[in-house]
Amino acid sequence: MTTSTAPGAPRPRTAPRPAPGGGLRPSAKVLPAQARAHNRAVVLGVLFHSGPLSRADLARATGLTRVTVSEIVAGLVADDLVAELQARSGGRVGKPATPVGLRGEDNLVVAVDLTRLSAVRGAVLDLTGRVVEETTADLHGLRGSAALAAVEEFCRGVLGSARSAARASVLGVGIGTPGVVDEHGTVVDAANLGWSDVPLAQLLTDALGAGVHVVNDANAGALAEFTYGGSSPSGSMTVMVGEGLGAGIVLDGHLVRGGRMAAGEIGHLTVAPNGPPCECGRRGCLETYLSVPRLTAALEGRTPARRRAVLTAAGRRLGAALAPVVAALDLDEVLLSGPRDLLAGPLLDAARRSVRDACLPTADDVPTVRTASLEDSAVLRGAAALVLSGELGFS
Amino acid sequence: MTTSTAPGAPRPRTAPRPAPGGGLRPSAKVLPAQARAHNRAVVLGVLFHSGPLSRADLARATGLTRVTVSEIVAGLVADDLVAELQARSGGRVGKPATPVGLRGEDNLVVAVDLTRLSAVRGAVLDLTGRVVEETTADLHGLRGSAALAAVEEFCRGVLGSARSAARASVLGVGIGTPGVVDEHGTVVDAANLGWSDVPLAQLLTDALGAGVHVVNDANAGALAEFTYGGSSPSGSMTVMVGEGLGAGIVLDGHLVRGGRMAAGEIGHLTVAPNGPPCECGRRGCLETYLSVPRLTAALEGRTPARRRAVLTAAGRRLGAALAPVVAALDLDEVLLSGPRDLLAGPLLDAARRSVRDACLPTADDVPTVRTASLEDSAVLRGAAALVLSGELGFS
DNA sequence: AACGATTTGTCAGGAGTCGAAACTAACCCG
DNA sequence: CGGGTTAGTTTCGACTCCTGACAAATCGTT
Repeated sequence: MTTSTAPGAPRPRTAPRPAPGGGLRPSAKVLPAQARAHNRAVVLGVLFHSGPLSRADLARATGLTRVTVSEIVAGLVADDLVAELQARSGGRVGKPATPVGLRGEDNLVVAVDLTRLSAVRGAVLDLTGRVVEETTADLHGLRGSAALAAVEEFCRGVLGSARSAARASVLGVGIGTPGVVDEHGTVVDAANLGWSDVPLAQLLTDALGAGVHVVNDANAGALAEFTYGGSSPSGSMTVMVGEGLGAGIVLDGHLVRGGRMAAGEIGHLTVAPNGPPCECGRRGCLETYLSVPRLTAALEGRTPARRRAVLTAAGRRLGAALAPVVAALDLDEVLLSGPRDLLAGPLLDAARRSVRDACLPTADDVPTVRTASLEDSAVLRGAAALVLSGELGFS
Repeated sequence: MTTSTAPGAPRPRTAPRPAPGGGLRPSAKVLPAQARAHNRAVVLGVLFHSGPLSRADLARATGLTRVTVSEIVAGLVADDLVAELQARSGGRVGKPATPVGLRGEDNLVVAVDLTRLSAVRGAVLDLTGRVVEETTADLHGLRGSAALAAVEEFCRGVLGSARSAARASVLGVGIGTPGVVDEHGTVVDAANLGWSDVPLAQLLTDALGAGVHVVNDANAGALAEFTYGGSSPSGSMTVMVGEGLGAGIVLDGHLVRGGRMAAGEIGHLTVAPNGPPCECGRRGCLETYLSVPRLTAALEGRTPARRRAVLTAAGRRLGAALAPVVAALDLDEVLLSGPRDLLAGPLLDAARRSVRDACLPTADDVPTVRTASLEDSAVLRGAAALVLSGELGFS
């Protein structure tokens, strides 16, 4: 293929794209074309995780033959996703390999973070997770269809900016939103946005002409820590402390969704029957001890010793709630994401101690309880990671 | 194919068998032959769950064409797994359909339950989960390689009996054992058997000439409740109260294994820092409140009111430990498996109340907390279900 | 009784996908 | 300079699935 294309312009792809939603469902037929798409995704995943490799290396890594890998790579090159790099004469015998690499900086992704309506964040990221450009908008007070229209308009703007910046193409749009979101990107319920059963991904995909993928914000954080933060693929839980408290769980590289799509919703778990009243109308929810507003209020004007006691108590509450989950799922890691000045000190220490004390001791120092690697861009980068898995099929 | 074969004799299969371990790994290549095996498993799964169907019905259910389904069915008939049934003239227009059905009673599976060494149970089951024959053995006191040899000999006996009883063939052997077992059937650690890193499945597969699959006993129970007991496919946890306390978690139809293959090991979760001492050397493990020996001892000679109080307290402990797991995973169901006289009354009620009180209330009465459907054959039937998923690829 | 409509199951042909074997290209080493 | 080695491509064959067409069997209508 020698046709040239305007940068960022959408055009038909040569190779089949994976079905939206990612991997193969166990109880669904597999057609040859889907097998091809899967192998294509495997190749992309290896290139994503292990950097530039020659076709022969890819064949060894994937188990496919060099012939098949060459075909797949040709398709990826035609799609502007992959490019041949300069052959390095690597002191070995034989014909020097031609490394091919993901065009990680030429392909862009749009990510939107709806966590706080008063400061909705939109960003353009490249495939390495780097934020190329970022904007914010104030959607404070908008609800229902007005909020929907505003989100659409905001996405349209960021998407346009991404398209003009992309040297290759824009893969899609990822949105992290509070509320309950199902695997098709339908917002089942989002109180602050006034949405209920809004097929957000479908609506915006039609409106924007780009693949839109939606996920709960805490789940996005967990996905980001897994894809870009190096959290354990076999099992990790990311607890996000913000206005409220949420979490996301990744098992075997896949997000846990739950029967009602509400996995990770531990904010309103009751941890003290007669604890402080919560917005939800009940008492002693974990969120009443662990949210930025509650914590800052509890620390307001206290002595250092008192502050430490408050943080330690909150960490203990968290650890007590996490321990059964860690034990039941045999998690490798628990990550705390949020303001470091609140989380990184006594709170983390207390949570770690509570979890370790409650679980059977193991040889290694697992489970690891640590602060998250990603700063406040976790949701954005998680939404971007969702686009990668949705549009390219790897994670 | 018109060759006839002695019943139960192992012979090469016409169609590719799924790789041991079941479903497709996300980050592995897919060959055409594997796609075929997958579609074959899908057809088998539909026949298993939805009873006899015509080829045309199978095509509609799976999304494959009638042509492809016919080919797959022909292979399954050649493998004695499926048979054509009598055509029922079903009052509809068109050529009457020929229903084909799983030969569920002609194909057998061997299952072994190593939970209690003093009463090792072996059984022959058909594919519907019915126990055709059962034997026990006393392997009390055997450890290490002696235990291994004894288990092999016991399996050999049951397998021989199954082979002579099978009208079609014996699919394989499933073993449920205490201890930590990885997904390849290697027993990483089993204290009472003195095993550590014993590749039990591999060793017995070679020794017996039949596919052997091994799983932790509590996980087998969870698998049985899912496959034969009708527990929710989207997310359920089965807690098994026996000599100790264990659990298994099924999410999206798949067993959760965990980073160190120890998922479900909640027996030694500390629920009371200064609780009663446990065999593990620590104090206040959940198992010290919830195991058959501890419970019976605590109930010994008590008044009915006192008994109820003990059971309620144990249920509360359990509920408090389960609630975070239920919330974090958004589980649909929690099942309690074990002696009904201990579990079914105040203990279950208290556990249910604790879980419901601690979790955000939902419209439906989820999560369901109930006793398990299967009686003491849960481990055996779970081991059998493991053989189904391992040898036939569906679950 | 005959005919069309409908449904089932199969046959024939074609498009995809992957692997094995052979080949060319390019490099190192002796 | 030639042999050995590695990378990438070409060719061919096997396998899987689908589309379109067909025969078989039944119901309903004429």
